[in-house]
Amino acid sequence: MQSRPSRPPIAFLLTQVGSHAAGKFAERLAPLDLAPPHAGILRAIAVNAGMSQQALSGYLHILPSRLVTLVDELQERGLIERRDSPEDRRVYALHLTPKGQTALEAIARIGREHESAVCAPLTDDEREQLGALLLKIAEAEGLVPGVHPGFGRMGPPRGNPRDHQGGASELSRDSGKLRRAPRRGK
Amino acid sequence: MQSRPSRPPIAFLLTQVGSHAAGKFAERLAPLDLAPPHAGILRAIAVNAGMSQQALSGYLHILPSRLVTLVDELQERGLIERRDSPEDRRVYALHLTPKGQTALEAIARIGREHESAVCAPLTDDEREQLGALLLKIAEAEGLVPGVHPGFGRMGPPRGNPRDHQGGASELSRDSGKLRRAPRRGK
DNA sequence: TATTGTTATACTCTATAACTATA
DNA sequence: TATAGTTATAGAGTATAACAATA
Repeated sequence: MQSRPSRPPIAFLLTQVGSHAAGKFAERLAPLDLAPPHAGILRAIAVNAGMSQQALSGYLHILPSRLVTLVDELQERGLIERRDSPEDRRVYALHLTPKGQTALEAIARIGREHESAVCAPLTDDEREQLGALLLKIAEAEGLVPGVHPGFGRMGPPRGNPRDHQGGASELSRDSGKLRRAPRRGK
Repeated sequence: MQSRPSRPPIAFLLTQVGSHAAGKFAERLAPLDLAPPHAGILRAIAVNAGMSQQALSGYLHILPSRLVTLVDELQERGLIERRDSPEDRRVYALHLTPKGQTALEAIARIGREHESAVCAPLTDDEREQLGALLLKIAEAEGLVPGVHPGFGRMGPPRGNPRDHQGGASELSRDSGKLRRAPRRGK
């Protein structure tokens, strides 16, 4: 009796498709041995070289305590550097290394592939429409263009925790001289 | 120099807006003292009364071990019942209680409010367009209409864990006779 | 005293294995 | 032997407090 076929609510479709897209992006990023938060950090540092961990924490909405681990991991891979800040000896100035630049380019390529895959079922006109509509909602909700709320959420498939045995490029703490002073806690 | 204003990639907007919508839904659900997975379970049981926990687990993509806790919580609140299955004494037949029916209606109301809020910046025509475009992507990705991938993700604001002290309606295990046999582990 | 980076701690969700009762 | 529900356990993310060095 209803001429238009019933469709799930838009809010539900947004949650479902958005969650799926996030998961797929994490999958596509996994071959680089990076998770979405890593990619977000690299990008933020590239745009704003020398920013502090505090600034990064506020910008990406990642807690400082979690950022320490993520920055450690990126530094262990040689993708970023913690440089001493000349003005304030408390803060680190975060910078991309050349290797980090290369990684960022790989991430950008994966981002384009991801975009193509997600938009595959749409025509060019439809992509234009969808982009405009999503942007309208994002702006109404006060979302900042380059940041999502809750970066670490929507877990990436970092492989099964149980599979970590002879792993080749696994992350291990305490590999080399990271950070300035040991600052050994009590 | 570019006539069209540049816009973030659609895949990114989807992730951002979808994550935000999920978080808002969890917020709107919080006054009922329910999280999104609880709502999904109630709805699934309403549609398919008497289904087993295994079936529910497969349908909602929640691990059986996690389902035990969620079903416990709903049963403690008197929203659902575990009835003995006459055919197979291993399985529980899950049913809504009258109180569960009432809760489901409250959830539906909240769902409508949520839909209105998310779609607020759009005209009726735009809502129609957006719904059709999202459905197109969802179908292309093989997403099942009523289920999202990763139900428990995108954390709800269940209140700060630290605030659990004199809480009124907090969940406590072992309150009443749940389940069939004690099945005391070794 | 306040701030930056850090460690410690607790809770939640995810994921797997193992176990009991039943088929 | 296989299956339903459950428990135990490990890992990762979220969140807060507290700490040392520095401002």
